[in-house]
Amino acid sequence: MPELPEVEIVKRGLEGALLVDGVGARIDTLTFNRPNLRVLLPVHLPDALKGQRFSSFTRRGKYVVAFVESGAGFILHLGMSGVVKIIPKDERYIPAKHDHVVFKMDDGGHVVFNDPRRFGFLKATTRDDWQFDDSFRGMGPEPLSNGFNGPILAERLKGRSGPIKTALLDQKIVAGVGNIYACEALYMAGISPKRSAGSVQGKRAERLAAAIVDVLTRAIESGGSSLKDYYQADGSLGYFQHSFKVYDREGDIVDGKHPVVRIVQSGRSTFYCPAKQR
DNA sequence: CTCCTGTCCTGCCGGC
DNA sequence: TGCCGGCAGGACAGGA
Repeated sequence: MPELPEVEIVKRGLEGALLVDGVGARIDTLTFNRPNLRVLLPVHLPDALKGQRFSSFTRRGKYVVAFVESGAGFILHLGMSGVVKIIPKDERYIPAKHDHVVFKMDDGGHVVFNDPRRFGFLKATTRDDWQFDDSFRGMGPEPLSNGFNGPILAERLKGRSGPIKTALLDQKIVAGVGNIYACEALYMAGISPKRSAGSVQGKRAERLAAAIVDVLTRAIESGGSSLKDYYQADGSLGYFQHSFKVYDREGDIVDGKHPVVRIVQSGRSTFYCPAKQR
């Protein structure tokens, strides 16, 4: 379930592997092993990237954006089950099931996008145009940027009658928060997921904004204190050990005596502690 | 505009 | 043991 922290780790892992001392690794070939993921794969992209060096990587919400020297690039969303695998030049690449997108690098290394459920997608873009892509239109503030705080969050929540949990999943409110960190942040802030979004104002909004920042920051930190920690044994990036307070802990006792409860909101599981969240 | 529901997809897990 | 139903979830479309 890649949310902002996992995607940030993927982006950092790609930087570490493909931008060594500021020099980008060169792409030999890009291969699509099927015509589509969630949307059609961009047929012209392999030609546009062939022979190019990677020049930079960035992240916006749950998206990774990559560019090569010519200015061509792509937007990648990991969907629900997407994984980026880095296979170093001295290791043999053994194709695996669901390896849909494969970069063969000039030095013999490989970068692979593997996504069993194919909820992810990859779109072509350019350095000049990427910010105007439909995927980013209306997207809310980056929670880990300086501009994010309680008043900004409160302003975005104002007038919304639906539950705060559902609002947090809306990328127009704040970018990069998904089901797990929405539950965790609400627990940390002591706010019930059922509370109407519009009623999260003032001090509550301050607490929630701070909790979002805290939960996301700590998740990124737990993703790896050094670059090698970013990788799983198979070279995959972005999934690491988490310890959640409430997510997927139905029935567990928190704070010595209060159980975690699971409810469904907008078709999604919500985990929270009614005794601690109002 | 907001809100709500259904859709996409595969792997996994519980029940019988 | 094996099969089947349900669930997981991010984004988006479409209807109220």
